[in-house]
Amino acid sequence: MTDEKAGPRSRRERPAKAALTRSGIVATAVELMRAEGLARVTMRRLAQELDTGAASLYVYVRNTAELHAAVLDELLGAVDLTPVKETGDWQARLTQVLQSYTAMLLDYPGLAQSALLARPSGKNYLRLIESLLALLSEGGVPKGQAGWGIDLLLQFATATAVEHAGSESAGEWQAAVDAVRTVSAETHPRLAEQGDDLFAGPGDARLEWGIRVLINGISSTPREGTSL
Amino acid sequence: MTDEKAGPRSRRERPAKAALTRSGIVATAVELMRAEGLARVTMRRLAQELDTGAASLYVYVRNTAELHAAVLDELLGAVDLTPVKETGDWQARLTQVLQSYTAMLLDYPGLAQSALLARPSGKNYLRLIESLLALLSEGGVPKGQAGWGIDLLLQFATATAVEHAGSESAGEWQAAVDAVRTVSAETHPRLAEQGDDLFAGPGDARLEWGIRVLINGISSTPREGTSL
DNA sequence: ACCTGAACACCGTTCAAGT
DNA sequence: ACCTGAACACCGTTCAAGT
Repeated sequence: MTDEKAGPRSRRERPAKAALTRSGIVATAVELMRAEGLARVTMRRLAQELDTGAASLYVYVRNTAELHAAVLDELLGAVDLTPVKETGDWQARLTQVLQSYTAMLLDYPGLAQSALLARPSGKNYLRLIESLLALLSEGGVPKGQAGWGIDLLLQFATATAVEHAGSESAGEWQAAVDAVRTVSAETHPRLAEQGDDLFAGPGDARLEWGIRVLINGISSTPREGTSL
Repeated sequence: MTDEKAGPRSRRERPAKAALTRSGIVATAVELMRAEGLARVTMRRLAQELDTGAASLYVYVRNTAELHAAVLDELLGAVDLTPVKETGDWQARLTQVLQSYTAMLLDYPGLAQSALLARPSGKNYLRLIESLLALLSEGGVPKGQAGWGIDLLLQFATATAVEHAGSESAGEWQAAVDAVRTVSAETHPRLAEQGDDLFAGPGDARLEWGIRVLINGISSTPREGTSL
């Protein structure tokens, strides 16, 4: 585009085939995921996008799992942390951050799975952890409980996204509902009684209730006396 | 082996190649998983074990996901539900059941992933749900909270197993620990302060604390007023 | 109805060889 | 040092054809 000043002889228009770099690879992977979903972000497909062979990527990325982890951290940059610096009920602000985190994962089915497997350690992940710790600290939650508690909160949000992601499940979900509905009141009295309510409710109400359950539990459950 | 009485002409010794049935397929899949791990339970590998072609399996099983779900329900039969009928602290008994569930999943890395995706609906899954509902009911937990609560409890146990399963992570986990340890106290004061404790503690102490957090939260968090 | 071979459209990862 | 083609060892799923 800025070609006029380019210099003598103009060096070959083409796709330019920018030199490979780790960050270039990751950026292309993010693009590809936005366009076609994480399932398509394979070493081979990505290499094709970068106009090279799959083998070349292994210079910059250990394997597919590491690639997906890098993509995840990139996306984590989009989580809205502004509630952290605001004033007002800390529980409500914590809930907002977690909802933003969950919404991001729900936009990219499949990525949530990586998040559960990956023990991420990128810079955006660290920012998120720091923010959650700050909020729990503001709420007066003892440090030990806060430290283990953020793991619970993130795990819950992530697992919720994984479940929804797996939902090509119009069918599979119906099967589960039907199975519960068909159950005999003799053998499964409580299941028969509660039935539908087990699955009822919009996802966001369940997410919000779950977050409240965790905040309450984390705040009120000491870590000592861990021996049942 | 009981060949003497077998009948006239003895019908071809060989592997016998028992006719395909859904339950035979699932049983073989379970065997194969125990021997080689879930990753090896593929349509092609399983077909090979059954001395047929992969295409033949599609008469009995919709796809790989359904196959894995069937294997999961089979394994769910091994969860120890005896604490349900005993007497004594309901919370302790609930914890025992969940620990048994988690231990089973930890034995078979990869299966936990299916559990999170699968919305299972097999008979052993229904028994488990019924048992958990019974215990929460015994504890006087309101029905609405109990119904949504079991989802939280199972999701937590399952997600914990998924995380540990992903742990070929001697390396990946170290990377995460190091990342937190290297963090600047300027930009991430709480992370720098808490540091190691985030990752500390044996898995079972964390599991047990998590279960307690959830039980406490579920018991004390009403479902109405779900609007933050 | 059930079973099959063959095909289609893919994978991750390694490695010897080149530049 | 970086990059590549080719190879190895696999996948899930469909479908026409057979029994």
